[in-house]
Amino acid sequence: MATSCFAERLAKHVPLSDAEKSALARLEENPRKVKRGAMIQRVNETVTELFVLREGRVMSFVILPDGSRQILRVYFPGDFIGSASTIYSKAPESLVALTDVVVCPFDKHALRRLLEDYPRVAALLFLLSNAERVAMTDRMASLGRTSAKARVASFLLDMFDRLRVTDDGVIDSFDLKLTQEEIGDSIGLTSVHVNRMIRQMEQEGLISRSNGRITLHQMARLEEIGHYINRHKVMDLDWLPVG
Amino acid sequence: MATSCFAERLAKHVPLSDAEKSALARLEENPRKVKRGAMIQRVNETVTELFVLREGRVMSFVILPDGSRQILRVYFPGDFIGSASTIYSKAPESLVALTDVVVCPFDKHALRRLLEDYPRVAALLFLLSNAERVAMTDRMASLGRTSAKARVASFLLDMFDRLRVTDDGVIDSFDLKLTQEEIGDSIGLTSVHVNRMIRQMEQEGLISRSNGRITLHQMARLEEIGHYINRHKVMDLDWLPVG
DNA sequence: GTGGGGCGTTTTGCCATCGTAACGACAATT
DNA sequence: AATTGTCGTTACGATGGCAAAACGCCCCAC
Repeated sequence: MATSCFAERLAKHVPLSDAEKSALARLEENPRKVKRGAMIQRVNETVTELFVLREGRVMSFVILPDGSRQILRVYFPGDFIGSASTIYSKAPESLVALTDVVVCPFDKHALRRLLEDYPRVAALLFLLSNAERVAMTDRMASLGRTSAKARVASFLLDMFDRLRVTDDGVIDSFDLKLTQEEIGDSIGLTSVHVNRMIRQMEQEGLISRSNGRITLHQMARLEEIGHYINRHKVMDLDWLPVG
Repeated sequence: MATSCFAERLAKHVPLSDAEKSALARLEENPRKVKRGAMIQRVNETVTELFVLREGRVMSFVILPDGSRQILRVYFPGDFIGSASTIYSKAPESLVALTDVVVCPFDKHALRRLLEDYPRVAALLFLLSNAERVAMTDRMASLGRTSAKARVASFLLDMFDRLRVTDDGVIDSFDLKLTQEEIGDSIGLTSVHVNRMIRQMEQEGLISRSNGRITLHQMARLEEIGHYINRHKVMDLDWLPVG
């Protein structure tokens, strides 16, 4: 039996029973490889699947009628993707692989049956979706009420802290795998202005760059500039049912 | 036994069994009245409760270090509020009553036990939290990539459509109960610019106003200007376990 | 090795959008 | 009559968008 990437993900938060683990593993019959740049889900197309991302990076986004793009979320290994298909039969957002990727798709009805049988898994998913909700409110405050520089700073810190959850190799530098245009589309700026801000922050010694890797030098200062809060540090899982 | 406002809310989406209804009702021992302007929850304070809003309107918001405010969400009767307290023991956002209000608080652990015993209720809550997530991605696209006028238009339409879900008296006009400053703090604009846009839209015959009530005249045109999608119309609840 | 072609980054000048500050009108409270 | 809250209006200026071009880099073909 192949290991379940969903089980691995959930086990990062809370220990799972063997029954839970094997039930999770049964969901995943065909991990799927996707090439960099390929579309995993297209907005408005019928969807019945959700995914867990095993390897690589994925983004979700929408294109507005004027052609501009808003990137909604960048996903990292272990993330749970596409849960909107439980309530909308047409995808509200597109999914594209930012790198070569391995995703584990499940059918939405198989997920439902799992949640019926394993209430602790259901509770954990409910918790994580609340954490995602708070992450999105943080982004909203950033988009609505902070300057371009603050948005870049908090975006970099967010990516950094989320990478660190699963990737222990990340200390103070990381490979973003995003173009400046993609950064701009994430935080509501043009690529030109992203570039201005990044160079400015580099000149000020806040960050540095070499061949695609970004190094954060003054975390505390960056957090201040970006009005950034690291929510991962303060999560509290004792709401969950006892194992 | 008092009726449960939570049960009423959920029953709007799907029929509930008597067992489910009475379990929901047991959660609510003390509906609480709150005066207009009073704080229901303060950011960073310890919280162990969630709420369903029975009467009136509530907003959630954060204040940034420079004093500016981002309003995250306006809640209407029937909405489920403050679920972040399941995962963060300190509130990530403040809640304030916009009008005189009646809220039904539950303890977060009582909610957990309910979800364990009633998987269908758990599934329904999971669904609704996914719908909320999509609503927030729509707002993010609006904040990040649309003009001031588009934001005002989509904000008005969103408020309108959400009011209509529960309030059958709403046809084409409604009472927003928000100052222009509050509108601005919701959509990332200053009150001055909100005022500019509203007066412009009034001149163009898109909306009209009289003593606090707003009337929407050209819905289709407003949807186009705001790049607005009414997600309520396309929800699909057949993912839920059979009753 | 040389000459593209594609892709992302860097840079510039111009200017629209939107924020800031400040004040008056008006209604509702007290 | 004084106070408070909201809306309306203006002048001014900063932030950040837009368009366009050059630059650097990598890969590939010849």
